[in-house]
Amino acid sequence: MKQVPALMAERLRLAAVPIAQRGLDHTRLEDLAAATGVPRATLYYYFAGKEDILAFLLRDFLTTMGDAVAAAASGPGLARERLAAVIQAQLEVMAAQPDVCQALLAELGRAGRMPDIAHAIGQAFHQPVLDLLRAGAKDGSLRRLPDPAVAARTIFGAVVASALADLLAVGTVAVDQLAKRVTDVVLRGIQPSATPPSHPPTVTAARPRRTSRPVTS
Amino acid sequence: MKQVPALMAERLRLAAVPIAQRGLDHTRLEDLAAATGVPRATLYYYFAGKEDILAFLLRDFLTTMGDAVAAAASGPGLARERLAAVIQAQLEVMAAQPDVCQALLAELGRAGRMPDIAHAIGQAFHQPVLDLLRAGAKDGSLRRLPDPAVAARTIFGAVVASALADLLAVGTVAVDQLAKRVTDVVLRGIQPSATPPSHPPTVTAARPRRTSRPVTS
Amino acid sequence: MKQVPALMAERLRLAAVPIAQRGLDHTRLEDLAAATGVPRATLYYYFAGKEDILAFLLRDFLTTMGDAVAAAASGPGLARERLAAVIQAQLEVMAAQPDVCQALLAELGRAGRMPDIAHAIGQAFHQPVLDLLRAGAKDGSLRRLPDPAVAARTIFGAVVASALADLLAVGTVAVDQLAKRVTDVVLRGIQPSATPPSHPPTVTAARPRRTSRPVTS
Amino acid sequence: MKQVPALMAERLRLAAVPIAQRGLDHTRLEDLAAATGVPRATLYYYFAGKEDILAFLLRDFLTTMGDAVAAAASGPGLARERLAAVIQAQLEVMAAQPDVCQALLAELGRAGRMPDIAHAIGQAFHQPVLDLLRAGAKDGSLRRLPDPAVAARTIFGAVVASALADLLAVGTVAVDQLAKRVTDVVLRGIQPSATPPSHPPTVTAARPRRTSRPVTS
DNA sequence: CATGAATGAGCTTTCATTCAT
DNA sequence: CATGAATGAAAGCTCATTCAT
Repeated sequence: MKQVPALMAERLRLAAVPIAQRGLDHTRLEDLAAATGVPRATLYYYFAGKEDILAFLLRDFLTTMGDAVAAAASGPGLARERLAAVIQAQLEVMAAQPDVCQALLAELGRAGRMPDIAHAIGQAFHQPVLDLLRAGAKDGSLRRLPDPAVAARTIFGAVVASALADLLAVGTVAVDQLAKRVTDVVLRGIQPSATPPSHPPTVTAARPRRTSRPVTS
Repeated sequence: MKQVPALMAERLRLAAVPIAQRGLDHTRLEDLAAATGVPRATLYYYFAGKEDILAFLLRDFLTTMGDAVAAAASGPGLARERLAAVIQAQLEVMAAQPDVCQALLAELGRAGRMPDIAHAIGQAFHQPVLDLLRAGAKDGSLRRLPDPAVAARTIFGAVVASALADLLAVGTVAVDQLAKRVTDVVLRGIQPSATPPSHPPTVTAARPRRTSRPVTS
Repeated sequence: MKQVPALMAERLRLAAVPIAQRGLDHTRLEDLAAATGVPRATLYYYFAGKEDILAFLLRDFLTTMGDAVAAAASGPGLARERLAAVIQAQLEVMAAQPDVCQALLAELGRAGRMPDIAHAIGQAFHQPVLDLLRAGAKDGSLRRLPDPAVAARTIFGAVVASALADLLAVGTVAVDQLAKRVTDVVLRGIQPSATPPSHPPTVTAARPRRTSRPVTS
Repeated sequence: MKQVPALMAERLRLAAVPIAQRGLDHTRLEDLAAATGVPRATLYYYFAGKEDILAFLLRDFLTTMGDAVAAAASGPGLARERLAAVIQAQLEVMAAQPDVCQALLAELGRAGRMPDIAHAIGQAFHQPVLDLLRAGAKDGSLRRLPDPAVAARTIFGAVVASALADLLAVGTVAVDQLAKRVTDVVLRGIQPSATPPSHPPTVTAARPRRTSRPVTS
């Protein structure tokens, strides 16, 4: 891939629109040419093909994301506060580049197969959260989790699903409000923290859980 | 779409394998024919094309999922307990049909564009959780959330991301353990409880879990 | 081809409609099944395939035509009068079975490649006219032509083109009027018979004929 | 349809051969590629498909035909003479491009469904003849017909059937002789003149004919 | 450096036809 | 005798990619 001129790099971001809408496979190079205004053959001059163009977009996006997240993660404050900042940062970047963001999610499978992209996803989403979970366990601002990796993925899923739902439904992400609410759920969970349930948990423990229809005896 | 014979319906489930691996667009109908043992032309006799076959698989999967989730949601117990059961049920179905599950996630964008599938996803994932969140607010087993819809999506993302990560990494889902941990994060959040609930956090773990039909003694 | 039951033979005539409209190649056997109400597989029980069905229709049509024409040709009167009767008969049969007639013309090329059909066309259209042209030369009711075969084809073309034009434009053939006018043209030609042109033909004879671009010398 | 390069346009004429022989439907695009030496994909680069290629050929043919006929029709002389020239011109063009001509006739039904082609057929065959029939009625060189349109169609059928018969039988058209005989039948009809015209029946043969613009000396 | 023109490779889809019942 | 179910075979068309200018 040749060094992409700045002007073209700018235009290229428009390529995310058709990819986000139809998926890369249903986007012909002609569509990318039309969306960006760059002739097909010229795109080939700079890129190896469709996938290379997508990779370029994702790399750009993930770099931005990674930087923003790293800044948030390395800021001042307790791990818990920094985690909240990280979530906010993630939502901000997604809101800023909704098309590329959707393209990334639409092509998550493919992205996972591109080593550098997969690595960048880890750097932008998982690793910083995982680090903060551990830091939080240390500084006491977060509780000690049995499996922080699971929690990190959980948080990833929570943030991404929330943002994606907004993007698909409204087309934009109300960053601040969403960040507040997602963070709230992630940090506090959804059960009441102060007031214990009125009846003892052993009541429920007595009742077997069922996935299938209970048999009346 | 003609009524699909039972034997063929069974074989068809094998079609999820190549779709999960390569994505629908990189799966030729020939691949599905090879995977299922059903001749290409016969597949066309019953289905309109690749996408129709995928739709059949997803419909089947989501029906199973919807039933299991509905059973869990309408079971006895507090909303919080039923929510835990729902999450467990979701993970169980995903674990039982890992290929179709991956195919669904790989083609989530496309699935969203198929109205009946999109609706089935809502019925299997979002709606039951949303209902339980509201029920929990009523019965006091869950806290009153400012935006239950956001929380529902958050939970959806958390569950799915966790399961998917396991599927991609290990190829299987350790249902019970994962359910325990995801539920733990979802319910309690990740910050230390200022006032820990009066019953032990291991409460869900304390309750016996079953993957198979409970035996009434 | 098995002996076709009378009821089916009757229904089969409906098969001419789609063939006339779209041509045999663009008519699927399914279309013929739909048009006739006879199941696909049953058509195969009686016929070897599409082309065999067309052949059946054409044979039926040409037999009718041949009989009607033979009757007209062998009637009483001068050859000229019988020729007029033949033209009338041809137009009548075409008008009676417009769909098969159009199907025949739409598939004239193919029909020519089926020996028995080609022969039947000759028997229904060319031969009787040719015979009458000769008879007319003998009985003096028609003039002696240098090449009766050319005249016969000319008449064939004239009759068929007229009828087809009506069929395509109006959907029906106004037999009597059309017969009168076509016969009039065929018999009398289009030049005035009594009054010679006012200027001598030798005026034009002075101009050389050219097939290629004239060379200016 | 992109602008077709001259060299390719030339080669394309060879595509008429398989179409004339087997009909368009039984001609695969591969056959056209083989006949013309132009790769399949290149044909698709310039044309929308088989039918578009046929349309191109027919348009070309009918333009040539239309020009030749227009030249003959607008030449000097009486309407009758010009009509003879038109028939001669039509036969000449058919003789010059026998394959395209046969293709046109083999696909007359389809051609009728293509608006521009249908119009071009009218311009090349019907309209000029109709105009001349009317002009002849005026200048007295042709008789006043009750329905000139029928006569025009009759002449169309006569000319085309004659030419086609020759093409199918011999593969070529003996233009001059055929023109003489068809014109003879068309002008004089086939019955003996009650009052023969004052000039000899061979008048058309005696008069030189022209297909191209006469040179004024 | 940029691009219009040209093409190789392959997949989806259609349908005539067969056969067991 | 009649037919619903199943399939082999074939072909149209698209598109990523190359290259000469």
